[in-house]
Amino acid sequence: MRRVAESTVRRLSVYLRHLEEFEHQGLGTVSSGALASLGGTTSAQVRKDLSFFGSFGKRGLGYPVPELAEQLREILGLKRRYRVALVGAGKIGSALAQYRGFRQRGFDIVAIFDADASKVGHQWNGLTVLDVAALEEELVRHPIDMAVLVTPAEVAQAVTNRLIQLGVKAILNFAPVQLAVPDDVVVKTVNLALELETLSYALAHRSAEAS
Amino acid sequence: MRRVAESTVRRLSVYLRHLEEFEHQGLGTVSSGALASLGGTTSAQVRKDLSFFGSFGKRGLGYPVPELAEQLREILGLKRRYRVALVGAGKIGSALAQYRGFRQRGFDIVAIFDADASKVGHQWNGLTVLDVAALEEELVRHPIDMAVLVTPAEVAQAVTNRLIQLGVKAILNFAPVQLAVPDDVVVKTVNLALELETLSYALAHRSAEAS
DNA sequence: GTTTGTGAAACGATTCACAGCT
DNA sequence: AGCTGTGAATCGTTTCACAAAC
Repeated sequence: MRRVAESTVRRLSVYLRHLEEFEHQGLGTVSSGALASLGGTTSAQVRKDLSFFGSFGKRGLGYPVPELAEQLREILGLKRRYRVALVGAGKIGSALAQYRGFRQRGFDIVAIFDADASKVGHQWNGLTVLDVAALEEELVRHPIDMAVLVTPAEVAQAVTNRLIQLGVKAILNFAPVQLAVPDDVVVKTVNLALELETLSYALAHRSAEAS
Repeated sequence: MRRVAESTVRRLSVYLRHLEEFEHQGLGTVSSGALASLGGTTSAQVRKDLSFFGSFGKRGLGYPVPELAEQLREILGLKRRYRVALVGAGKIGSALAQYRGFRQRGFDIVAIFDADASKVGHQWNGLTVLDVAALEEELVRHPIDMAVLVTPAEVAQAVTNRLIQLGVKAILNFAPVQLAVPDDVVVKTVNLALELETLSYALAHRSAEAS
């Protein structure tokens, strides 16, 4: 299979969310146009995105909702649940630990680590915060599929190295640093302050564009 | 000025972060190559990104650190502070209210709203959670520059409409929905579960690619 | 008649490569 | 000699447009 752009994968995810809505409503088929308008794109884009993975529709009719949803779950690797460890029990970390959206989409947070002794031992959402020193011990015993990094920037790379050593292949990083990882490890970085900066850029240039 | 890609703006933001580091260290000049390796890109990309806005370097020498930093702050609209309102005092919202990264980069959260009566009146980080019913009253009296939306998906559009009515031109949206807004309003959506789904896609296709 | 699937065209972003300064 | 600034070339993504299927 040829390399598929990340933008395509993100749109597939959005399509799936809407398909599951339709599935819930008992809708039988849906057209690329309908999926497009909900996902904020075009019908041609929807068809192209799906065509990377196969031919799921019927000409003149559209796509069968349950089948397409199932195919997308398969494509996106969502037919299973994932065990996720959270490293960093600070403000953002604790919020993510309790965030329902993860569990709803198949991602179970099964362990929380922090270096701060005053946090270790606390119960959060039914989980005990563990000392990050016990990372290896815990994750060898109870392996995980993904890690969510919410540590200070200064320690993010060090923790990443330990996670890689433990065989973790996917990391969602909230620390505002570029992590260095081997080719077979995938990292997605979310930089919250940077998102606000793109807004500030837009505000600063909006008025200029109107003229 | 011609339209600049969002990817360019994001990189400028990253360059600025590193420049401020260099500034702090008293470094006088920096080459495109040095900025590139820190930002995970190429020297040609750095030069191209900067060239959209002017010629800031000296051939044979590189870029003057404090001047370039100042230029980037100007370009990104970061020579001022921004007043930000947070709508939704749930798990993620409360974390963002306390998140230091925002204030450090010039974004001050000056109001927090929620619809849940049990949350209204609580103090968070020196701010009293206000009833979202008082959104108009409060924001007319104390106008804001940006809003951060952390409401349930179901009410995100309704709140957005009220914010637009109040003249808000920039919204950072954490609700997993596509918001409809007029052309002169800029929205950036961050969908946390979707980020994990791109990781699950990568995991599902990683092994296939290795073969 | 409607809607898919897909080559071809258009568009946009990145990389190359080198002339021009310092 | 070293490094920027930039047109040209390349690469990747999106849009177009239409034949094929229902």
